[in-house]
Amino acid sequence: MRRDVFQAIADPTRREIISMIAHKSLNVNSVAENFDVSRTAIYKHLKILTECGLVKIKQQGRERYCEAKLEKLSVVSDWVEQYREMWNNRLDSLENYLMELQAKNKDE
Amino acid sequence: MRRDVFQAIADPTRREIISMIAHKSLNVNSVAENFDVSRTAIYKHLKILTECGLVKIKQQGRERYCEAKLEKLSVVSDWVEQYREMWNNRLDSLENYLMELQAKNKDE
DNA sequence: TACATTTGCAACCGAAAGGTTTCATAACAA
DNA sequence: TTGTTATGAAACCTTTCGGTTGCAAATGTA
Repeated sequence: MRRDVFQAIADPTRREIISMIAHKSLNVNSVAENFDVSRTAIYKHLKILTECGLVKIKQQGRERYCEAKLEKLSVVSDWVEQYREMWNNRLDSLENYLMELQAKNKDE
Repeated sequence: MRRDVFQAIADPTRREIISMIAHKSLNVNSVAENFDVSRTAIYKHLKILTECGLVKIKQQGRERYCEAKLEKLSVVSDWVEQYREMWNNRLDSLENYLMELQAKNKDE
């Protein structure tokens, strides 16, 4: 079982769950009510999110509140950002090239 | 077939392929040589990466060079960064809380 | 106590993922 | 022309994924 953050956010339903509980914790049923799949399906998604640390569950009576641990997304952020400079540089040099081309055309 | 960038980078082999060709384009066989799965398996990964735009293929004779289109990662970056403020704020308020606690202890 | 609510989890299912072997084809080299 | 190299792709297999129904257990309420 691969249970890392990259795999967890690959599923659109799980990304929606995260956005749903990002601002305000919700119990399992409340999360499930917002989708048209079964509660069990959502429960499984929550389990995957919990296993990689993106969600923490806090028991309150018979309810369990799901809280997003957004800082876990830094793993993804770090991985993507290592490439940002590269793609910016490439876009920059493309822009420069186009600017030079434009300048050249003006001279003619 | 879901073929978005999130799903594409969920697989560790595909992330490795990206890092491998980020600086320098490589042909299919050269990419495959760096892994201990079959060339066909790597070819399939490359197909998935191509289908979501993360890789562009350029034919040169009988070889096909794989080039990383890193700017496609901005979709992921945007999605993650929308939450950065939230998780920073929470860490900040935790830090403040701990600082206050420390200040209080000094007084005693 | 009796009943409703909230949840966990087992058992099952079809489709997709990730891998393999095998073969075909196109480009280059001798 | 003959052989080698680089690649695409079909056919197949096993495991994982995302979903279902059904049931048990714990908590709260009338």
